[in-house]
Amino acid sequence: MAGIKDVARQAGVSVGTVSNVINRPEAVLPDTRARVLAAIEDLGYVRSESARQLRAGRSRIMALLVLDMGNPFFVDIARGAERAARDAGLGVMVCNSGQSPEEEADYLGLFAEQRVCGVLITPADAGGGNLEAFARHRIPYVLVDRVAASTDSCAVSVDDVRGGTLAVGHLVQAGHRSVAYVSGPGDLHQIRDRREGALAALAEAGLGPEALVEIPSDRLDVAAGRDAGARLLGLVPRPTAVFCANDLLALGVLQSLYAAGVRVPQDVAIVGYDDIEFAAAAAVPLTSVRQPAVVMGRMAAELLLEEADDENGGHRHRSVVLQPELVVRASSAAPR
Amino acid sequence: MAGIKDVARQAGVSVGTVSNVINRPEAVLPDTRARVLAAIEDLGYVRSESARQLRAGRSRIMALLVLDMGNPFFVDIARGAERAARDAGLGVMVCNSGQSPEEEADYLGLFAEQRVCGVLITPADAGGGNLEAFARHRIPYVLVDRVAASTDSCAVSVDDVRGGTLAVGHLVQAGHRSVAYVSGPGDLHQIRDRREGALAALAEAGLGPEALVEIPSDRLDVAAGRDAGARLLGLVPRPTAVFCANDLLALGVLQSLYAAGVRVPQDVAIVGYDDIEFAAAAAVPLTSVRQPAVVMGRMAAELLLEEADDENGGHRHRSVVLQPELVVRASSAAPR
DNA sequence: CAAAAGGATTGAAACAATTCAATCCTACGG
DNA sequence: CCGTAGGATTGAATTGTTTCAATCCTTTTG
Repeated sequence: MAGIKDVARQAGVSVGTVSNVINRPEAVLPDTRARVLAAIEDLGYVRSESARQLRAGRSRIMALLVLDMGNPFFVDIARGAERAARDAGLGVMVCNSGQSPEEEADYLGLFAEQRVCGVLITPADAGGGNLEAFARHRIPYVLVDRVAASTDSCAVSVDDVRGGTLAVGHLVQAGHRSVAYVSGPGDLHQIRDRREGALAALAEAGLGPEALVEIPSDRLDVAAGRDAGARLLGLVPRPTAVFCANDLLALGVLQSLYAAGVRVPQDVAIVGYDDIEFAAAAAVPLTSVRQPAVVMGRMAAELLLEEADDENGGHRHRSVVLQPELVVRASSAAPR
Repeated sequence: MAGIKDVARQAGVSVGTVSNVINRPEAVLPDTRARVLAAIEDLGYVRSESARQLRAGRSRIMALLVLDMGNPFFVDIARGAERAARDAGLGVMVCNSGQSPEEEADYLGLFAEQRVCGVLITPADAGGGNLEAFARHRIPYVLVDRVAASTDSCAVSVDDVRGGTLAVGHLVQAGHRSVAYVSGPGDLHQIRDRREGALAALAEAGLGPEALVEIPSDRLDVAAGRDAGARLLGLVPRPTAVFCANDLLALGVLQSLYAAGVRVPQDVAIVGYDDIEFAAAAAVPLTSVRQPAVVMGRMAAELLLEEADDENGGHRHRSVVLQPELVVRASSAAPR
């Protein structure tokens, strides 16, 4: 494969001039430039990114490590990040930890070897040990969908307490007095915050914590939702509304209620979380708490770029908290 | 950041020995090795992938360029490819062309600069010009979900004609005599093949092409499906079954039928295509033609690795055609 | 005891770019 | 006609690794 030297020889100039044609075309006389460009075209020359990287000390790629690419919520985050990176002329390497701290550690190691210019991460490791170890490499990182535990990094998150309040407040206002909460892994901040918000909304209406019936679940996918739906059907008395910790769970619940002949929203109202495309696309369109996922991905990438481009230590870490928004659709309505 | 030279100095050995400790530990005396490892740990040394790449001539990353990361079908392909790559110690860079030939060209340029070890691609460029230009770089590539147009590359695809036959054959067998076909962009092979298969199934049952009522659509997402559903409702006489070119369309159709009070499957049966997770998760679980997406991703990656690892020109391009499978669920049943 | 064998280690070349001080030209002013 | 300003061009140094022929050292063999 042709290198810059071959181009230089063919065009009858030095390698420095070829480099200038590529990186600072205006600094080269037009006819020299033309000669070099012709040689490049002729030889099918493509500059080697690894050689540039080696010299520059870091790559022009940003890494994004998410919990579950099967969840459209994370796909949206990736979309936002990719757009911001693209605007800055960078590529994004999207990886999937599948909520496994070991996979996460593997990937972080890979990123360090690649001398990635920065990492966007939704941590899978509750203890934070992986990130602590990673910080040694002095590669900037930004937490996504998580509040910063320390002041070592920027973070972009969504106010989950408020989200829980919006969801359950809406149900209470519609007249529901007993709400089921289909939760998820207890060590996730999100799950706890949403519960807290839900309880706050109940308290606001003069209802105690007993009005929130928790249906625990250890995963956050549709199958777990189906399972939770079955358990909901067995409850006596049965709550008239369900708040699900995410839309995948809500879709599962909806499916098992429908299969059992329980009407939504007449018999049971459902509110989900995330507002993924498939929530609006369900047979009974789901009311959901919309998270600005694309915006979150974009802002995280922008914060990362700011930190990465910072030469003179002027960067101050910031935590951005975005606001969720309730999107009311057919799945929620007043109880019988 | 510490380099191999710093480690060598600290451990009192040469750089070659450090390299050996990392790449061929058994070729170094245990106590030398221990000394070097201690120095590595001490300095927090991480080898530079770009320097290795520069020497090796190509990177340890494989690129995957898909049409739409919003479609879980492609997410499954990515999963399969990632697994195979991981087994071979490689990373995968997943990118999204969004069906735009320009974005595709941009990404292919990026891949060439990165000296990626190979590319898995679902082409967005019907003419094939992008790939033709890319072939110059002598980087191997494998077509995914597409039959090879020439003998220049390997390909993995699914027999779409058979898939169409399975879907419509099932409907005909259940007694349907008029089937709507919600299609997609006419320049996609998949769409045409599935139609052909559908017609074959009708012919098999002694029905002419007029038994297949086409409802065209220019996109393949849920919104387009909703739209198609509305058009279906206006047809007189209304077909008793719908075959959709993919599951996103089917979900959209299901939603608009449900909203109009048309019962599925009693009034109208629906069969989708791809068998994404959300098809099984719909309120009325969708009958669908399952594509072995994960397997396809894995096989494509394996073919690519075989070609990339081939030193002595022993590689012969192959086209693998996988078989789809009908998954019958609640959404399809006999007509009234 | 000398020579050969063979394992461990070394050190320099190569990879392909970028950068920058030095050099080369040209044109202009004195 | 000489000196110089300043833009264009050059070429060597640099980046961090891998590789491999050469060297060093120890052990075995004749």
